[in-house]
Amino acid sequence: MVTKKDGRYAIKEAARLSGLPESTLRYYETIGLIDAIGRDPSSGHRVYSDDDINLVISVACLNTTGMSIEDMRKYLENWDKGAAGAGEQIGLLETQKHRLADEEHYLKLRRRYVDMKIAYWHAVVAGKKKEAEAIAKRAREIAKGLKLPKEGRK
Amino acid sequence: MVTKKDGRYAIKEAARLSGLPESTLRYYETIGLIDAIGRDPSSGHRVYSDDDINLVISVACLNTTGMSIEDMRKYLENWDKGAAGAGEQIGLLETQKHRLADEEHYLKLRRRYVDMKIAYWHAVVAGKKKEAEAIAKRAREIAKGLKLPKEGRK
DNA sequence: CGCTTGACTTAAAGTACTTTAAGTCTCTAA
DNA sequence: TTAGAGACTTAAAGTACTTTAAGTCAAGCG
Repeated sequence: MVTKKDGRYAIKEAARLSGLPESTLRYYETIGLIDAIGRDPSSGHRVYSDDDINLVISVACLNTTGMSIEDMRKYLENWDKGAAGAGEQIGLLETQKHRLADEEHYLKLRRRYVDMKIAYWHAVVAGKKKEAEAIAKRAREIAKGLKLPKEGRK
Repeated sequence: MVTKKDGRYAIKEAARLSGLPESTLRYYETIGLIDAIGRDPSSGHRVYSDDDINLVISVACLNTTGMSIEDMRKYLENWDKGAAGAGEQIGLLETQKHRLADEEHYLKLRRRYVDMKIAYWHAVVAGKKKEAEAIAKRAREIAKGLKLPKEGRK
């Protein structure tokens, strides 16, 4: 890579840019999924370079696809060895894009379901038994499309 | 409840009807989130009644909303109390609703960010350096509002 | 009748984080 | 200049499952 902007980012920035919690960034480092990040000599705080940020974003993309840590490890190893180019990057991003779209869909359904449950309890409090039952029925209808929320990781 | 259909379902059926894996059904039972399920005397296998199935489906719904186990436990306790526990019930659900709304918001941003990244790599492949840089800048702009992706369960 | 197959059982270990507790460093305001 | 706030550090414990290993039971087949 020719990128040499040499940015200096705190872990907070790395978390914001990648979408991964700080705790996860530290965790991935301790298990060796990502290499040790450079430190500020006086404070001991991690200092992320532009290259580090790009790597972390890539890892975040893999993570959001539901890939297991061991698979991510292999993928990153092959990446270094094979020097996979932009094509693989794009494929990775396309996959993730679809996954995010799906997630958004289920999230909407979940929210509608929760709204329904709230309406149900309000009806119960108001003593409107019939209405409550009708709402419960509608809730069950929504729940049908509410399959698995988080895909199991291997 | 007046439901007395007295169906007899194996754990496999319960899993299929609720969408929860068998392992999770067993787990929820061992931690006491759901009461002990009756057993077939000779085989020792769990036998789910219609009421059990209804409960399990409700738990599965709560689970899909991302509610923590402790919150589910409270919710189910209030359930038994009926209208008396409705207030707490609604509070729990309102919290959940806001959590889902936030998640949806960040999901949208993340998708826009991924789209930008895809456009970036296409520009790189096409050798359009200037355009790529412009896109990268826009991506960074989006990333600013891109805080935490999946909120931790308590 | 013995043997395999399949569905189930439990206990324990593994996974992927997340949270908490306790401590360090730097900066600001009194 | 010292006291506190804020951002970070690590190690350890906690969470919510999932997987695995080892075993039980009931049916079907040669």
